[in-house]
Amino acid sequence: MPIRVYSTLTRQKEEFQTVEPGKVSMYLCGPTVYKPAHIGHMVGPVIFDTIKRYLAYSGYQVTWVVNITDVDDKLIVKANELGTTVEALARKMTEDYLDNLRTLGVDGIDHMPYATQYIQEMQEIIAGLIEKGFAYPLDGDVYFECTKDADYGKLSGRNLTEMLAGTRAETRDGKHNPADFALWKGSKPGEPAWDSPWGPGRPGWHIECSAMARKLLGDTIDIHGGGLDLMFPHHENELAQSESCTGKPFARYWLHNGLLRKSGAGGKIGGDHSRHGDVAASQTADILAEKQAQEEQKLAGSKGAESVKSAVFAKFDPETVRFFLLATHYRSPVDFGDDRLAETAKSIDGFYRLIESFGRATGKDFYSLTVPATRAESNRVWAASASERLSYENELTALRTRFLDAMDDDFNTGAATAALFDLRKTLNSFITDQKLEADGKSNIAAQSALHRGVSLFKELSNILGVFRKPLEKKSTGGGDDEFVNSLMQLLISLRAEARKTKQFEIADNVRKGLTELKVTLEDRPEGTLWRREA
RNA sequence: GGGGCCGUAGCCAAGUGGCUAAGGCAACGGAUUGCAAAUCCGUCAUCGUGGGUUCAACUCCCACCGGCCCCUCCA
Repeated sequence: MPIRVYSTLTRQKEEFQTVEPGKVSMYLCGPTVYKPAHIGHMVGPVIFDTIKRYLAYSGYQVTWVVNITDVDDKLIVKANELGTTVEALARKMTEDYLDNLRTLGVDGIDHMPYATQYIQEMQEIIAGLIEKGFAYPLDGDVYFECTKDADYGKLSGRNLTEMLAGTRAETRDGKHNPADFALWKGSKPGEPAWDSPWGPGRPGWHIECSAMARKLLGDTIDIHGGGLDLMFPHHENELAQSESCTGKPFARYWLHNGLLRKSGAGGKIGGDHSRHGDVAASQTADILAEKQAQEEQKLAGSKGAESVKSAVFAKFDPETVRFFLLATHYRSPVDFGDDRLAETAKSIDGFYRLIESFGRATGKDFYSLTVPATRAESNRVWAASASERLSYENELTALRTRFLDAMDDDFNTGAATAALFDLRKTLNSFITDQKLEADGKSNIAAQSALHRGVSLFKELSNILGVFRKPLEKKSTGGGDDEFVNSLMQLLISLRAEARKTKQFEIADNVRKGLTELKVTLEDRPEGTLWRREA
């Protein structure tokens, strides 16, 4: 099955075909680094990281660029406010951003260009646009003239004239058209500035992406990604500039991820929605208050949401967060909140149980298993198994196909995770049926069959970038220091004796006491296991 | 006012013009257990409402109701 992707440009799924066979160029709009990253900033990176993993798994050589915008009005304002320089602020916030990416396992980014290092390239594009008549200088600024671009608005489905009719966009004196946007902004004294043919200034918001994408990936890139909120005006303008400049398609596929919403806390916003047109003057205040509330509900509001570290990672393991983000379709909006993450944490708990169980059954460490890194390699492994007629093997094969089919279909990670849950069930059943944790331990054939199945689980998990390491906040027997471990063994053996002599009250009191300390005991035929809950 | 998205069980959520509508959480029943835990099995949806197209729609079209996003800095 070929890979199919949904492109915003055509509003439908298309068969994925790259400019250059076997290679993929991918550009994701990164952050403007003027404040600490919030969880919403992580959605795109996690999703596109997963997309890159899957494309690489599928045999493509992928080059992924995420830019850092380190010059911008917001940056200037914030730096002044904090009494620091734009440069220092940008550096600090970039570190914060990178730190969060690392935590979430986003490690597939190949280039992270800084806007300020591509001023030259931006100026070349601007000069080219002026020359071709798509742009005009105006008192130290340069504007892109939207009406000169015949298909302006094609990405976001807007019609220029209708757009202008509805909006009350402020028109700067001299702009040919209210929709014209700045390619270059003349600077006031004290602001960061670069020399240019149009006077000292700084780049407009959109031009950086056009310049960096072109420089690093070429005139036509395969995948351009970003949050849905960037579709207009940012991507629309980027596209207009780039295509007007090069005369070639800017991106083959435009992928937009849905935005996060804050769930829980704020509650729902008013039930009664009056139309804006027929609001009495007295109600205006209410409307404004409601607007304000809506702003706060949005994670990206100008208020500045809590940083990821304090808001999320303090409470939840990054693996949980990543799994949560991938459990729904990347194009859907998602309610983000503690309740939801807690549910995810619970739902993936069983995977860690399985991993531990595998360790006990085979004596092998899941995290250091070597598994196929590409689909081709994996195909060879699973083609060979066709001769073995175990129903277990057939189940594995079917689940593998289900997972890969889901990913082929516009990176449907939600459906893919469902296959993972079923795979978990299959593996657990196999362990139980073959008594691999009890007297079936010596069954070498069954052990290797389990090894095979668990390897598949790891292979598929790797594609999503989950279950790459044990949960940090949990430890199972052996995970703590020697002292704790010894104490636990002592308690367990004392309790075992009580149980042997049917002194269940004592045994249960021990367990109850441990439960209060967030330690859970599992009495199994082979012995008692313990683990700490988060 | 203009552009776009969504509405699937108590909750989250995938998906399809026609076989039994994934998966997770919760709940309930069962196997297992001294009791638990873990694991497994089972139960739990006429797919917002009303029309239309079709042999056939939850899936396509229209209307309505409800929710959301963009049009202003936003991942």
